[in-house]
Amino acid sequence: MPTLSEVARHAGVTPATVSNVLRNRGRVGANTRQRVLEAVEALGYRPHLAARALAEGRAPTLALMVSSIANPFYPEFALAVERAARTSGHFVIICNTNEDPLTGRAYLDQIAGTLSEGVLVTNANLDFADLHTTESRGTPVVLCMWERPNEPPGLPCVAVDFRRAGELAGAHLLELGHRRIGAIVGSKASGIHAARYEGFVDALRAGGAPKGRVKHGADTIQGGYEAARALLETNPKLTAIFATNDLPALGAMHAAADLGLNVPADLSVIGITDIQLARESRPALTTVAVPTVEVAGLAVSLLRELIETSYGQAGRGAASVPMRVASPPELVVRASTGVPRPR
Amino acid sequence: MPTLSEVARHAGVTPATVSNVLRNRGRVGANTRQRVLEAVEALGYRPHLAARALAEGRAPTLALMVSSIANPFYPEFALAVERAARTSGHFVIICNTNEDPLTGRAYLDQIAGTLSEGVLVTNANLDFADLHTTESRGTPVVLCMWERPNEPPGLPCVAVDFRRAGELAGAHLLELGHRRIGAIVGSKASGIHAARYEGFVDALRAGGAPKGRVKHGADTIQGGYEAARALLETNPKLTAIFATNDLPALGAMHAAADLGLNVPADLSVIGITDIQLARESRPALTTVAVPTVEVAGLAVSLLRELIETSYGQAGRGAASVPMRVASPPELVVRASTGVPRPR
DNA sequence: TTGAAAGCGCTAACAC
DNA sequence: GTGTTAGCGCTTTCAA
Repeated sequence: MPTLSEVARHAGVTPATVSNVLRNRGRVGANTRQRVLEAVEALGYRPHLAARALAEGRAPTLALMVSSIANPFYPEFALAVERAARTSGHFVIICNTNEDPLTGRAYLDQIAGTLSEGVLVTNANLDFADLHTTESRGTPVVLCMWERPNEPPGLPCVAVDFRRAGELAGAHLLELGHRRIGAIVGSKASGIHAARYEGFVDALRAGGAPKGRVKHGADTIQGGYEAARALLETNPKLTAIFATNDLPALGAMHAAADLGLNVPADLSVIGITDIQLARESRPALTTVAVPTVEVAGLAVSLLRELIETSYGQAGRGAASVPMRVASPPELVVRASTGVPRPR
Repeated sequence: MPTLSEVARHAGVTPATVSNVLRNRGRVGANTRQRVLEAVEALGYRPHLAARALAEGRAPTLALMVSSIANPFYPEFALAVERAARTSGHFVIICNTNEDPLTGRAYLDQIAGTLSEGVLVTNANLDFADLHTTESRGTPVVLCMWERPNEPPGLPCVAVDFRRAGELAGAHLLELGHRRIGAIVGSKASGIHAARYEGFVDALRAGGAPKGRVKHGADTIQGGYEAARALLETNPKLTAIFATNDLPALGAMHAAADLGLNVPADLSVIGITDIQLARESRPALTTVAVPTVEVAGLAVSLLRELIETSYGQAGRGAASVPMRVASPPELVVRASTGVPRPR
């Protein structure tokens, strides 16, 4: 691969000049520029990103921490992140923590600040202390899906009002006439779906409906399947199930099918997020849509700002921790919810 | 962030020595090593990957080109690739070409050789000429899912006998007693599923069954849905549908549902690949499993070898292009196929 | 408008 | 065993 100096020699100028025309820095004569461009073309020169990174003291990539790219929400989000990142010339490195905080820390230790100049974090089950450490070492961190706009996490973030999402789901079910509603709370340990559930419970209370049964489970189709079976076997009179995420909601639909229940005639099911599969399931899943693409965009642009302002570096002191709030979630009615029919 | 020299100063040695203990190169005295390690610990030193890359003349990442990470097969594959890559200390950068060869080329131009020292290519709709170009510039390229082991692509690759996969699918349907079988060929343009279809047709011929109707479509659930509807509306007597990929097969099941057909009683459906969703659909999808994880492992290790031997660099001349063949596909019978019942 | 020179943080000969 | 010395390819003052 040809280097900058080779291009310079070829064009009869110095490396500095070539650099200048390539970055549009400094003033360069029109025909010098022309000659340089020709040399670049002739040699098929491409800048060495690692060298540039070193010289500039910055890196061309962003790290995206996810628990597992195999959870279909993340690819969708990652795609949106990548699109946004490309607009500032960043590549994105996807880091699968696999739900393991140690793996997460290992990633942070290795790439933050040396290969990536910023870190985007989804619900990757990371240790907050580790995130603060990387931040204090000068690499900005942005939390991408903070669930409580009213309770800032102490780290820059993009928040979505997930309480509201739960509320909308509950209200929708109530409005259809459901009174006996079961709930499936995904991602048990992390408590990360608590806000969604709270919103749901509030809606029920506001509607004067009984609180209903809850079952915790894994944030997967299988987890939702198991939770729903348990729920339905002990509470056969349930007419609806609310899940804190689409994946478990999809699992609940499978459970219904296996129990000979028709969705939505015998059982209504609603989720949160509106991942692509929600549209593609049979029946199509009613859900509360979260503005994924918007969140990705906000997160990337916030991160970019923090990078430009060397947030963290210059001991931010009392400066407040920035938070962006994405548009509120919206109910998307599809075919998995309907008026209850008594059983 | 502390640098190597700072660590050296702190430990009272020279940078070279620190480098030596960190890389386990050269001979270092036991207590010198000890002091260095302490200094590393005390300062929280972490090597600067970009600097190291520049000095070593190699990069710590591998690029994985995919058409779109939103197609659920790729996340699964990407995860396997990442796992394999981590064992050699590589990070992976996922490059979504979005089916656009130009985007693909832009990625290759930018990162191949400067940020990534090797490129893994799935069916990303890339221009082979571009791939050869990056190879000739010294960055090895490996095709990950070559479909015809008997017809090498002229680029290093991992091959899977997809003809065989189609054959197994066809044979399974025949064995169940189906005679009127429709076929859905995904990814129309690229012709990338041709081998699968050929195998399927061969199986039908061998079984003395009529060739059946074919419909081409997009390699998505929606594409399969549309193709299946078209197929079933014009050929209501079909008792089975073979799709060249799981996603369209899933779509075919949805079409059946919408047409009031029970799967598998009225219509059997079979796909190829065995993505996670195949296990998670209702009914669970019968499919021909491709050894995804094995392929990822083979691809990464082949790529690693090519990197070590500077394949391409040293004008390989007549040296043969390496190919690894993964284990043959295997039939996985689930609930979407059964004995036909006359309609 | 262009060139000379220093340096980003690290590695790798080679010498001591 | 450990230090010295040169770079890796690029950017960026600062002079000319």
